[in-house]
Amino acid sequence: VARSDQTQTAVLGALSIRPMTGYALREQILSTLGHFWSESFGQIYPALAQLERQDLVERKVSGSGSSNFAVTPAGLARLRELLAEPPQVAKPRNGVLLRLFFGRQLGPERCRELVRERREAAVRSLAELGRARAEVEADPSLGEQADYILLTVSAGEHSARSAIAWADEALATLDQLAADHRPADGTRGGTR
Amino acid sequence: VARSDQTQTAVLGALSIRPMTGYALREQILSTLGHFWSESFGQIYPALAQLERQDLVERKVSGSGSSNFAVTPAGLARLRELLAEPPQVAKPRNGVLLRLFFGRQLGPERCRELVRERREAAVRSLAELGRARAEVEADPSLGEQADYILLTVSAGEHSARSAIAWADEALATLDQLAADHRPADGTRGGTR
DNA sequence: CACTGCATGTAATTTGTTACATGATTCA
DNA sequence: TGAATCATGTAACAAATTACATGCAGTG
Repeated sequence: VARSDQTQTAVLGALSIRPMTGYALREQILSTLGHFWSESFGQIYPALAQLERQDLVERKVSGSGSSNFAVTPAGLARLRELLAEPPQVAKPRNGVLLRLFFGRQLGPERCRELVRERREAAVRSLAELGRARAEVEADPSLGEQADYILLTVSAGEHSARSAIAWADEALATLDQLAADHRPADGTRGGTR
Repeated sequence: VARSDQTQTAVLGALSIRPMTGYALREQILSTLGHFWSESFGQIYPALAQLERQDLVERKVSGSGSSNFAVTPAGLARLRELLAEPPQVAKPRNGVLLRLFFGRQLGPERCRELVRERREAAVRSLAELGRARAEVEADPSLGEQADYILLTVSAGEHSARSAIAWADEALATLDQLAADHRPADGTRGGTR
């Protein structure tokens, strides 16, 4: 039964916090979980259908078309089982670092752009995380769960801050490299 | 021609640093590039074959079976083209944070384990990066490329250090949560 | 001569993404 | 009534992993 365990975990987990529609599930995964997890649209409904067949989630059709999905007791047990399994590490694929690694072929200016963009992304991410933190802290319905969620928010914040610090360092290094590359660029030397 | 651009980039890039066999390429990607990039074994040879058909790499068969792959001038041009394309961001999939997010279902003790393992992984990673840094700094054949490679090493170091800092913080929080969870665990209170 | 490591490849399967198709509800 | 958003799903395609199959070279 080791098929799409990871997707099942995410879906069951999200529904364990509160029942919702598949659409809301997707929004949730895009916003809150999105900082460290992603599911593509085309996976959520098949996963829900599969979970329903296994009686791990229940669907309550409300009025027209739309349905509300909730975890069953068996689903909760399954979730605990899945969470207890060792997390399989995602193979890293960092396009920015790949490009920087071969930066000599790309030139210092382009590299600076990449790093600057990375920095801006981290700043945006930090702002989003701040908003997420505030939301979680303000939601009394989460109860004890809030502490755990804030742990993951904090992980994102640490990571974003470290990305910013690295970017600043890298930009300084790249400035140096660019300067070495064209030592006689202006009419005069000096720092101005 | 937007097929497996990413893999092509990694393969061409690695070969641009120095020509090598497919096997060595794999080792390279596992060790040096491995900190932020991964290619599965089954992708490298097909990618090489494809690149050869496009005259982007050249194969020099040496003695028995094994061949040495080198980038052609056209390949170098292609590499520059690929590097100039905007990096496509990898969808994040952090199994540890996913589990922590639903930590209430898992319990504080299990969460502590996860975080401790994460911390240890980061410590190991930091050590590996230190070794990689020393290797790069000691290799005079890399020339200007070394500066760019060190930039990526530095990114890894920043990220590992931030992971350690986060883990320490998280462990403290989890201790607190565990204590709250069973307020009357021993025969007496106090810190022992 | 058996074992380990180097080396090259293929096939089957699983996963994941993207685009498409459809329809209800809400609001201007 | 038209547009935007909510909502559910499918099919085709692209990518990635894994396991398998093969053989040479050096070494104890």
